[in-house]
Amino acid sequence: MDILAELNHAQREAVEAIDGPVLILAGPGSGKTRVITHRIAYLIRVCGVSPYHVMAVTFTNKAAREMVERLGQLVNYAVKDLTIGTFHALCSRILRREGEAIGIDARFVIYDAADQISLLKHSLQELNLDPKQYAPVALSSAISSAKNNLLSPDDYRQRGRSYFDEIAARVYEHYQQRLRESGALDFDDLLMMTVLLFRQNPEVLSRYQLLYRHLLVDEFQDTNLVQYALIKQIGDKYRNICVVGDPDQSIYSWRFADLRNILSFENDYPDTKIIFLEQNYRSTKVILETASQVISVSQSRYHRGKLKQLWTNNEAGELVTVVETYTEQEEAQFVVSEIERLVSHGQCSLGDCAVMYRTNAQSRAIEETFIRYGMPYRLVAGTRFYERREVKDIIAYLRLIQNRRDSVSLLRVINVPPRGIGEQSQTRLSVWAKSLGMSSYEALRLLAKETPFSPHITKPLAAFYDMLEKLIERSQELSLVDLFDFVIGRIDYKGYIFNVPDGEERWDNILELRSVAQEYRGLPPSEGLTAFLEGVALVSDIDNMEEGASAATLITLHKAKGLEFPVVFIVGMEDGLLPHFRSIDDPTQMEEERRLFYVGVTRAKKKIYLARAFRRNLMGRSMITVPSRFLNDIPRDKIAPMLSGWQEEKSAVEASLSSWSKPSIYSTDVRDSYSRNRISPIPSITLCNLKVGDRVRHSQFGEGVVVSCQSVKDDMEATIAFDGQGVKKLLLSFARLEKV
DNA sequence: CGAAAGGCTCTTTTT
DNA sequence: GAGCCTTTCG
Repeated sequence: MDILAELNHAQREAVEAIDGPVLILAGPGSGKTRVITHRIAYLIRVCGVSPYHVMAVTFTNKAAREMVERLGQLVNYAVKDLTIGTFHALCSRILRREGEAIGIDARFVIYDAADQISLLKHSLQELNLDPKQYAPVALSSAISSAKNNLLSPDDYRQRGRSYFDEIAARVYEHYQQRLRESGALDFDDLLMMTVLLFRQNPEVLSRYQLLYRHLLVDEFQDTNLVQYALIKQIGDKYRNICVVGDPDQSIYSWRFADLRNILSFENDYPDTKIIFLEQNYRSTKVILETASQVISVSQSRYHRGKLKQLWTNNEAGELVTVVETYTEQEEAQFVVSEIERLVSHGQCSLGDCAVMYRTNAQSRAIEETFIRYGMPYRLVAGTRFYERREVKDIIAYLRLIQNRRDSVSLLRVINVPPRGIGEQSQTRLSVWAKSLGMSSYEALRLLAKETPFSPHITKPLAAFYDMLEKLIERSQELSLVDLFDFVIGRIDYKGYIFNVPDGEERWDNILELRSVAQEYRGLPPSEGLTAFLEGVALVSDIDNMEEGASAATLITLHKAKGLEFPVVFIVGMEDGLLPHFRSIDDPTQMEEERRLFYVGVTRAKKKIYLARAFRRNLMGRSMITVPSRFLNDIPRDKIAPMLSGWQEEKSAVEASLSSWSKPSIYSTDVRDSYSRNRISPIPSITLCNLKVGDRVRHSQFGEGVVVSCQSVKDDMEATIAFDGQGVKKLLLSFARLEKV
């Protein structure tokens, strides 16, 4: 198979330019992933480069996995010798191996955002600072920004401009000390420490420079300063660095991503070859032109005097559908019934459809409606699996086994399940430990010999210590799953969790976690534990998204980056949501909101819907909304006249279009001003002869018994207890129910 | 000590 | 409307 075949001119150029620095500016759907994979295949198969010498950095684990998969088809077995992963995963791997040089124990644990906040709160307490005055999240953001700019606490203090900065520097210093004592690194540390490691140990750096002679960086527009520093360190010797990105899709400035990295790259490597990928293979002309119009309003998009101009040979396609509904429930209903219409007309499958929104909170109304109508969906995140309390509890035990010094985990589980170690005991323990200048865990160990407290305090503490030591001892010989079971059994987590609300569901999550642990069964005890903890620390929701599921996808605009769907609904097209109100008075942030919208529109291949609700519940309060200003930038001739059945009068659409500059918030009569695009009830199609006690079958939920039936508006709602699936409420006109 | 209840504050986006 | 924190009571 010819690697260069089926590539267009620009793509081919990008694949063949293997010597020296290359900057690829790739518009959405321009075959970026194809270029990266083919480039790697070209390096290996045509240029004879050893796969060991190639490192590719992606934004998510999912992207890495996909790349591995595609490369597997191009280079076969050689794929296993390639280094492909996220910045965080790659850094973690390097630090496990080399961290000792800068005093990092190979058994370090990784703290996520929640662990970070928890540790910060303890820091505040020890520094006698009021968390109300100095919000932990604000401090965490300040510290994160410092780390992402490679600033030590001292550097940070010197640059500080305000009293808050002074405090933040103090907290940063203390927090960092606590991390070190705990043998823990936070997400930002993974990157920063690797850069510091290389800085302070040229001989280590040199080894990695020799190893990774060809670097590829995906989503370069979303890299931050540390990440760039790292690339530059490793790539500086051979200078075979290929970065791929699209400034128009830069949506992570709040994570300190810095578009200036693109300029720095060109400055640092003046011989950079710049390649534009401008042909779009993904979307229809209508979608692409809509997107181009939306982004064209954005400032400073020229690159060295050239403006990236996307074009496509694809068909014109269907016009954009813009819909206003009365409430967010109706908005969701519109989405569901429209998907139902498309699917039943054979225009697309359920899995082809995606619903995208600005904030996670918006998913609820949508989800409820999907459930109500019995339409299968998959939600990408919400509360992340690994952020669930019960999951974190068990992970904390396992982390403690891996690394006794992990103070956040210790504090998390010291009284979970309750074992008589209340707040009083905990405070006493930590005060005592501090007075001895040791960690809480060391103090626990000492407790057997010295007993500074009364027995009713000492006893449970000592028992807890003994139990942990027992767990650690067993961890040497048990496989991961056996260890998992041993821990659960030893603390009787099942008994505990079944006595808290939603106990059964929580227990299911534990079993789910157990099945993740099972994936590591091939590894020896301690290795399995480390790999498992590493895995759970660095996965994201998007990584677990199943491909080709027969369900609609519900996803935030941010997470949708890099994905594509034939049919896309963007909901919540309102000022305050998109653009988000926190961005509205800052022009720079507004640009980013616009790019976020652009990312959403360019996910669509065939058809895009933009929906908004006239009234929306925000923070528990019902608000009248203002149409998103971004709607004004959509070319009028690309907007479809309303769908029949969803439209009361065509002129209302015109009215709504022209009224976008005049926010309807000033209307005196809410109901009256809401006249456009009212949704009609979903037509009743199927059976209404259903009785309580009937057995029915549903395509998704299997068989069940009708528990109750009631009429809702023009429809019937049945409550059905499905065998092993729980009780669901379904609308009969919608759910495909069969009588058994 | 711990369970339960009431009060508070936010809600952007995530490796 | 939810999660987190504090207070209160047994």
